[in-house]
Amino acid sequence: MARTVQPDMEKAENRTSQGKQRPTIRDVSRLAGVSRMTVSRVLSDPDLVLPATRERVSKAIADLGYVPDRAAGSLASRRTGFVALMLPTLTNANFAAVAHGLTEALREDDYHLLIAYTDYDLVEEERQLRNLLARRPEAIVLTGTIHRRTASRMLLAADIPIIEIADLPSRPIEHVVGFSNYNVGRTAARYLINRGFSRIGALGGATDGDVIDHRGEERMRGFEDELRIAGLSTHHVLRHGKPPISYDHGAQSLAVLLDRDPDVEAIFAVSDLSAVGAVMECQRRGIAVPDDLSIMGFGDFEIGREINPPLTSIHVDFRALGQRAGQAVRDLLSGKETARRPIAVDVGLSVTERASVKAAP
Amino acid sequence: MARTVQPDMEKAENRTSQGKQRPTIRDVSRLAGVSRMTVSRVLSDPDLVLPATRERVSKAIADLGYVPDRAAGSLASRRTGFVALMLPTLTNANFAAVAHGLTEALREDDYHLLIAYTDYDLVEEERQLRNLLARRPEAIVLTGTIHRRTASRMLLAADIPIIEIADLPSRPIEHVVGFSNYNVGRTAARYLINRGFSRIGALGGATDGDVIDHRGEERMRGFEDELRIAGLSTHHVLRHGKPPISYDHGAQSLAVLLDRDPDVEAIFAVSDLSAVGAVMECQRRGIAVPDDLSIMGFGDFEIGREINPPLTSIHVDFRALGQRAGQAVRDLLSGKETARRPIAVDVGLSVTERASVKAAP
DNA sequence: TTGAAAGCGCTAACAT
DNA sequence: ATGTTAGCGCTTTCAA
Repeated sequence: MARTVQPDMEKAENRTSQGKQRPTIRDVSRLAGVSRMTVSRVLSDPDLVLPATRERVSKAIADLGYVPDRAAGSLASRRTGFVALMLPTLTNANFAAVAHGLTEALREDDYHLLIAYTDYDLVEEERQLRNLLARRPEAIVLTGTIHRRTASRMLLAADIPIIEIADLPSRPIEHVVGFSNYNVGRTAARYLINRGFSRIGALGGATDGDVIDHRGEERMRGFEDELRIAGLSTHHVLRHGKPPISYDHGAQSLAVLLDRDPDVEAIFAVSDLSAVGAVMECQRRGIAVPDDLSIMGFGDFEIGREINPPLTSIHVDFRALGQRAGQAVRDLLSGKETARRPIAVDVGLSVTERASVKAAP
Repeated sequence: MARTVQPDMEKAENRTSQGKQRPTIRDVSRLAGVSRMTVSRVLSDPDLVLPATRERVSKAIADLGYVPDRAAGSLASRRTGFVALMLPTLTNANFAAVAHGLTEALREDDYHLLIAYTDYDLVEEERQLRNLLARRPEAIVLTGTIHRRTASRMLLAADIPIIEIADLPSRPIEHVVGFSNYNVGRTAARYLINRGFSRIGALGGATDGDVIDHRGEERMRGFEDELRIAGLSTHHVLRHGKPPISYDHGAQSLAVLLDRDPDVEAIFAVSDLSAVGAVMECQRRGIAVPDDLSIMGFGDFEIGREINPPLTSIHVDFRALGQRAGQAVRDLLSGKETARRPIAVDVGLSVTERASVKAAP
């Protein structure tokens, strides 16, 4: 009788996983007395397998404590289940909220978020991007503009959906879910102008070499433009300290501004953190907010609601933004996106009026 | 002449990557006129390759915009370069700081952090863990205790270094880098007792089904124990609201506590966020801090330094904690850890005295 | 210093 | 409903 080829339906005498090695699909198939494909099906599409067989396989999986190796699966299926997310920092409640929302939206489809953050550093951004792409994400979500030419090229070459968030660039790379930081600035300026102020200032960050807060700068630009349009001086607009902007930025830059222009009536800070810091500094200096000085911020951070007086702020729902972005990713990857054209979602923004700004006397 | 087997040194007539497909190592090897192995070496250990060859290969890589596929590499080398991190939430500055520190420490060795968060949910924790393990991380870093039996078994079966952080359990699974939440509670209580208070309260979270803040509860336990040891009543210790604990927790639970026990003199909140919320609530109610009520927190969050009065808090350096954990991971994975015994690092804690607590009258 | 063979653990595509 | 074949894109190991 002719020697038959060893069939794929695993026989016990085949090389057995021994010792501490983690069980493979092969071990499971052997124990259950089926082929590897059947095991694979039980895992990915159980309905394709007869209940009885399914049971046996499931038992084998449980008994062995088998956990599939996604790296191998990715290689074979050409689907990694990764979605990449690039942020300037995670140490910012709003970016963390974006990550949170994204994760929630992606959980159901078993996508895994690969998070990278650049600390606002352009060189780091490029390094991170390369690392990310080596993991073959199926889509990439990123904040605002990619700055370096090489980074842009790498992104495009990856040939996966690119979703920009937390900014609405004039010339998006592809898909966008976000809001216009430029309009944030203009809206803030308009709001203060409408309250009757004329000596209006702003607190923003300065650029320091490769460290740059692009979105914050957009807000500053919008703010200045709106002042100019209204025929007001941009003299009280201050760029001070390097990103990331936090509480002490507000305290310190307010000090600088007051030193320079004690007559300023109202201030917009590029971030609520900075605005809160400014309010606290006012408390210390005996400057009444809003009676002596009106202050508003951006981001509508939780802390802004808690301080006294509560902070007027430009509100953007970042968690929702993350979820919308996640939805976009899912649509794109499932092919549900009927139209082939780019997604563009503006989640908008609104002024949340609280007590830190009043009308000019 | 006998037909020779097609050599591995890629010939042009071999199946060519066409169209939009991403270039593989094969394309690079072909363009550079070397074997795939040589390309691989240029990438992983350039010194093994002759400078001239190296140049040619590098040029080919650049020209094609080749980015290696780590999934394939992982499969072959059995090293994924992933380190898993499990957190309750990312929307907490201290956990974000841990992630930040870890990333920094791991960057140099090109490890990639796989972050998962459970939202304090035990069922989600298990799901997340399974997902994580399918990516074959080389080590796993997690906060505090794993609660479900299945989760524990999965972890152990993974047979990779396990580093617990942000708590020092009495019976660690393996390695620990952290501090004792129980001691945080005891230290806080002792601090207030030493200031001469006797009607001492605490603000913590309640457990709600599968949603539990284990570490916070440890702090509460320590706090109560220390009160008891001092012969004081634990009557003012309040568990209220479910995790995650934030600002409004402090405002609300303070209201509840004051309603119940208006005579409370000093309060410890399980989190600075809660403590800050409580201070703000006091401002609103016209309760002077610390003259009418002393308040201290835990975590030494940035915001605590900014409010008026600045918040006394138990300080733990979470970013450093993350970095130490990262260092531990690197040592473990590089085999640099000479001893085979578990790593146990206590990063300690300290009371940061500011103005929100005074001595009892 | 470089190359060839073998295979990592899975799944797509095609049988049966 | 289940099995077989043939890789996915790399690296390990050994040979030259």
